[in-house]
Amino acid sequence: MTERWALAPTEHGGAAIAPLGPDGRPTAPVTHEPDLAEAVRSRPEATRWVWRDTHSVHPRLLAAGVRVDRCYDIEAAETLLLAHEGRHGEPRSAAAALARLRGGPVPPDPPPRTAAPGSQSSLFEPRPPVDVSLADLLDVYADQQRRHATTAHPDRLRLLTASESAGMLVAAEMHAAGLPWRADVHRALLTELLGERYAGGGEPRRLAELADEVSAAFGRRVRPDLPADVVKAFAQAGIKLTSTRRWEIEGIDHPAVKPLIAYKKLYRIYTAHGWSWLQDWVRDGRFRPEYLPGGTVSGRWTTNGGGALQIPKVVRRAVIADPGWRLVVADAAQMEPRVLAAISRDPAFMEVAGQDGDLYQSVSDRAFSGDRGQAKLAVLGAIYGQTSGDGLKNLALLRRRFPRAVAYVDEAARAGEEGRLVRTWLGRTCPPAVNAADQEEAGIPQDDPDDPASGPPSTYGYTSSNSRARGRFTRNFVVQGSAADWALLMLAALRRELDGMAAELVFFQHDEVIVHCPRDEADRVAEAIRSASDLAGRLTFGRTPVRFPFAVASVECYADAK
DNA sequence: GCCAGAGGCGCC
DNA sequence: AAAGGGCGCCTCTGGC
Repeated sequence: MTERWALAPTEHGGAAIAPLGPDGRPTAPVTHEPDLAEAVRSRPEATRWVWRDTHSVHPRLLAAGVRVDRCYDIEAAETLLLAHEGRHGEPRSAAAALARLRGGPVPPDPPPRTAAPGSQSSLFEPRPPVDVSLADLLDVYADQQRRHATTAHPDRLRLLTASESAGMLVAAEMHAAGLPWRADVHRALLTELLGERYAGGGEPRRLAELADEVSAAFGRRVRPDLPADVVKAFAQAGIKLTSTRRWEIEGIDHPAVKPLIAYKKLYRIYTAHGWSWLQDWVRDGRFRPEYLPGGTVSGRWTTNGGGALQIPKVVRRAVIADPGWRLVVADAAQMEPRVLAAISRDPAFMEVAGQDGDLYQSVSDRAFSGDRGQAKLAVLGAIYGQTSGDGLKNLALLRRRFPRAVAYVDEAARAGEEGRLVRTWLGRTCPPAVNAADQEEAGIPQDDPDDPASGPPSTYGYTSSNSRARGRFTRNFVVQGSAADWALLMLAALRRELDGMAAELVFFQHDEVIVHCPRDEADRVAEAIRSASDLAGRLTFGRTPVRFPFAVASVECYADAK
């Protein structure tokens, strides 16, 4: 039985609390406790805590060693509800929600905090702690309950709100735990790849050598990190480029190409994950990024500083379990096509996605006479909105064999082009279209209406190219976002599965989790991941034959997981 | 000196 | 084979 309590921090580390009845209203007067963590610790019967925002409460509980089972994050809920109501840009703070409820002036949201590099403390800097009283907070909560109930699928949106709240708990816990990071291994790797640094500063040896090779190949001094310089050098060699992107340079027959590409790859590691990154972000053997659940419109998480979701594969060699411990690395195999099967309920596609094996191989056996590469391209093209090339031809094949799956994303694309909103399976809602006049005002250049390449004029007030771009966005949104719905439930389920074990969730990246655990817990953790996946599939999509298998590896080093 | 935007590339 | 979706973050540039 869920017993709900509401909590609001007060000055000097205290808290106002109240027990809630089944209707979400307090069943006893608000009481004041001198110690927030103790107030929670002494009420193990409370299985869900309702509070303004997880960020300003949970780190204090973690620091005091207090675990909460579940929470309801009012500001996360407000964000989801506003988007669902088509009011994506409105302020989402509890104070703003209260002002809308009472008809007062709505305060703008505070500017987003920027994480101090490597800080342990950014999570502990509370916003103005008590800008809304507990009684007022509970009025906002009651109103949110009402708004959930008025949606087309209240159960789904409630589930999403609960999961988003659970994600907030996980985010704070992963920040506190940190990803095991061996600075000594990272340094050795940097020296191996980039060479020694010179005492006077500047680029490390290997980068300087590659820059010299590029210059030698052109017969003049060229700075490989300056695109304009590279384009000019190629032009002088008789080769016209529109950019210096790798895919454009790769095919060119010129001696500068090889060292240039090598330079770009190493330069990236040097600037984004090199010595200064290490200095800024790794403390006491842990990398602690600040995770922002729902940081993107589709519901995927972002991180604030440290580039935690873009760790280059080669750098993962520095992610090493503590002695006697393991990293259980689990990757959801072909998550997005499986999600498309579940949300479209295409019978043939569900059958393919109902097996744990290689989905692309099954698709190709059915529609592409065994050419797995073509099948994968077609499926990804359908999800991403391929507009040209072989993908289109393959898309036609896919449509014949899996008509409902393709129709589902086509409809999402049409909705986007027509300026309508689309939603994920659980109800996360895309932002509204921005009309052409507003874009012009914001400095976004518009198509030339006289340009035949920009197509016929649209009837929706958007240039056709903008409209098509929004179609690609909404097409992808329903799949990527529903996959994020599922991943969020999986994460919440896994958090509960791990309760009582020494194992800790230490990383989450869209369709992949890492759990750090004692060696003899690794098998139980792998089993917990499978249970969490099954439960998430059932809870998110109801009865469905679609399976969401994980590739699970128990390793000492992250780089060995694949 | 600050800031926004562009170019580029890492991850999914 | 072509360059579709979502992000964060780095450098450099050019305007103020």
